[in-house]
Amino acid sequence: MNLRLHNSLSRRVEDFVPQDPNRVTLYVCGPTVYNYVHIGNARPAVVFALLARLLRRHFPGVVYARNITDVDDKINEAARQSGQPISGITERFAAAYRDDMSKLGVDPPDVEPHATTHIPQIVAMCERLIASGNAYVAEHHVLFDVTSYADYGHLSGRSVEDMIAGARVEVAPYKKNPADFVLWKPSSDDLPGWESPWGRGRPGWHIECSAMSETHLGETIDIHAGGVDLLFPHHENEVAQSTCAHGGKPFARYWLHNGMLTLEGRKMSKSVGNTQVLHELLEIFPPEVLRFVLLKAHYRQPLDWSDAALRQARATLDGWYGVLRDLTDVGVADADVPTEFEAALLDDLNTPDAFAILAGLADAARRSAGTADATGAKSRLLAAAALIGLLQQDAESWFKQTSAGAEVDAARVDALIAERNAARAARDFARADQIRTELASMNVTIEDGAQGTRWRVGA
RNA sequence: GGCCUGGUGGCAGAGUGGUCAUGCAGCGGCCUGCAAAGCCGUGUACGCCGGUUCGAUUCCGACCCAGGCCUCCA
Repeated sequence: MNLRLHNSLSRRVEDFVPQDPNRVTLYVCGPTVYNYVHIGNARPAVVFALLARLLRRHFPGVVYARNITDVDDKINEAARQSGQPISGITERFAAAYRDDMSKLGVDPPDVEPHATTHIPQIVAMCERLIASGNAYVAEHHVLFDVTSYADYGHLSGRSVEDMIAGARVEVAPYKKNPADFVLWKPSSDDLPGWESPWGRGRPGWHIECSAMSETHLGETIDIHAGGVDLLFPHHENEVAQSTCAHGGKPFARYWLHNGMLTLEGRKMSKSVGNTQVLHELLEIFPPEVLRFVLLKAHYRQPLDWSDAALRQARATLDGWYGVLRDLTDVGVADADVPTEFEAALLDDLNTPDAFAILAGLADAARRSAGTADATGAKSRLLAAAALIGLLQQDAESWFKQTSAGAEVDAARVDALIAERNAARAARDFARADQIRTELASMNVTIEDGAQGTRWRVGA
């Protein structure tokens, strides 16, 4: 076991050494639940759940937390526009998120803290930061004073001077410093709010993660992960808050950041409006195809979402499931995940390399047909694929999957195939080809094999 | 403008100081009534210019280009 991870703090790949091998802590920034998430939001969930899975193979007590942000101005806006209560919005989309993630094969976290159930901890952290001189109260706001923390900007590689000089946003008059950020802000009566020493209000975004992380994982956690777009200001601010609230103890020892998903080369984001909603994609594509595309590129690289990528993923999975279909009658035994395969994943989650090894395992399994090693080869392929969350479906049914609105009448397909085989037996190939064309028009492709004719959905 | 990534064969995408990534697509062949699937074979890839080196896609420097962050964002 030799896990190596790219640490954003050092900007290099480091050996992962937990502070306590019996309790490895991982925190991943989860969604703000005001709408369905897009496929880009799924990348960190998929990637870092895989990391949690790898960690669990080597450490007995992994605690993996992924939060739900359920208090936010966007949620308030969504509630106002839809006329629904705020809790209705957050509960509905939190449930949708869990459902979408489940379909993608994302293991649920051990802890899924909600911001609204951690208000006392958030208020307490604000009070500590005020007491320590790192935060101040102004017009019912609590603000973090970035000049009070010498290392502010260290994680994201910025200097406070540059941030002050480069402030492009209108600065609120109550701020001492343009770069100061809100820990707590006042709520009007029509907005969610909780009583606090500074009046009725609600937390700022950054403090939520600090408080939830502290509550469930402790003051210094092993790994904190999220999208690279959160590096600044979100993660920088978390570091500042948590470090100052904990008397200078480090907040997170390893910072992992996934690259952005792009669409036609541009970052996919709700504000740009170029999103592909995961919930809708799941109705069109097998979830495994989406998962394949998400893991196909290294997690730190940008990943361009495209029809071509989806087609290629589908074609590759067809090939691998084809191997398994040909080995349907071969048994499966307990098999260790091939060392080489896991080694690729342990090397900073090198999923592209892991996929190359998987292709080799699939090839070996295909060649093993009819040999004494067929069971072993098939089992090794399945064990490796299981670790990465692929190839666990029944192979035959994989080829019969249909998307919503494009169902195939299996009974009719079988009848046409029987008719065609009768025509072939009578050497009436014109009729046979006519039937094949008809099947093709139903989006069905047939294959004549030694064991008879089989069919699949698709071209 | 500041900070950070990255530029690899038709496409996607790892990696390495000196033999092979891998997948998809393409091409030729075998098989097939014909296809499909499968099998066999098949490609002078590493942005540009310098430098270091016996040797650089890989290290160093400059340049060009693309993307991300600097405001909510996974």
